[in-house]
Amino acid sequence: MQAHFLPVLRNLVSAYQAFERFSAPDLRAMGLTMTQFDVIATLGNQPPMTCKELGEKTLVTKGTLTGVLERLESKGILERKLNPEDARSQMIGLTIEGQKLFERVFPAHLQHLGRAFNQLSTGELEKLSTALQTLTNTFK
Amino acid sequence: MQAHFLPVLRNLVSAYQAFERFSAPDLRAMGLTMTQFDVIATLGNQPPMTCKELGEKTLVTKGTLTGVLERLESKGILERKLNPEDARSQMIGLTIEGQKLFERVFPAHLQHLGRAFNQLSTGELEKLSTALQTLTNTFK
DNA sequence: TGCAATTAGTTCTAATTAGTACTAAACTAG
DNA sequence: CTAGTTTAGTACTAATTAGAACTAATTGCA
Repeated sequence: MQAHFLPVLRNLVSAYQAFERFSAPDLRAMGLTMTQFDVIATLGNQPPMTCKELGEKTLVTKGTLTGVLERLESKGILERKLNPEDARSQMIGLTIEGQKLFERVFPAHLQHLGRAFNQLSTGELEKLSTALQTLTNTFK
Repeated sequence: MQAHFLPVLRNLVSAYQAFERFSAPDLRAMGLTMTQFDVIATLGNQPPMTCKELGEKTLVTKGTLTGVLERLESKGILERKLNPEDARSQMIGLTIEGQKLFERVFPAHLQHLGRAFNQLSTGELEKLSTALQTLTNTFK
């Protein structure tokens, strides 16, 4: 059997790792991990949301999220409030301090990412998006 | 600032996770993690190689590799021998048992992956490879 | 030759990760 | 209404992960 798809998988892993290696050090210099940034970026300028919703948007599973939120809460970046509509869940939102952090860190990191992506045209970006969607759907 | 590249990043993460969610359970059913499979697949049918070389081929960093190799060695799947040419390094290879595991697990998992990829044509696979390489190079 | 810089691999830490089992709350069908 | 099922989130485990500091061996250069 000739596995002609193996290069695709290898290149997928490479691309993902290249992204991490580009993104993570910039965030680390600001005291954040990629997952923490993802959570803060998702909560920024948004009304509070449940853990489930946050997990869906950040693509982080709930078991992982518990620990991530714990650490961010202990740093005073976010807070959990009771959800009056469903006592099983909580509403998670940034604190004032967390909002300030978001405003400082989000544009800065977007600019960092932009330095990589500004070499690509809009058309190329769209082609990439489509290709990645194709790949995602391949596994469904 | 309009960050037109954010969908690309989101789709990259989605594709990577979709791959993991497709691949990992099949491997777990055979008692392996993705990283362990990657190591075994890289060593299978190959002469022993150094830790460094193995790390480069599997895209696993050396600090991580130490623990992975430790666990595989303790299961009798691989063995480390002294490298007569460089006392700093070792030569890592599959044991007989590890080779048998490779022969059982590698084709099986390739077949599993093939069930996802057989819906794509050769041309599509090539387009995907190219797109992913473009993305990787974007971060260099 | 001999010292400085590099290289291979380990150790350690903090964090993420998936998955499973669990608790409590909410829903739903009879 | 109430028992069974589903849902939200936590607790726990085993593994991976990057990174930094470290040891030992090697290389290179002066």
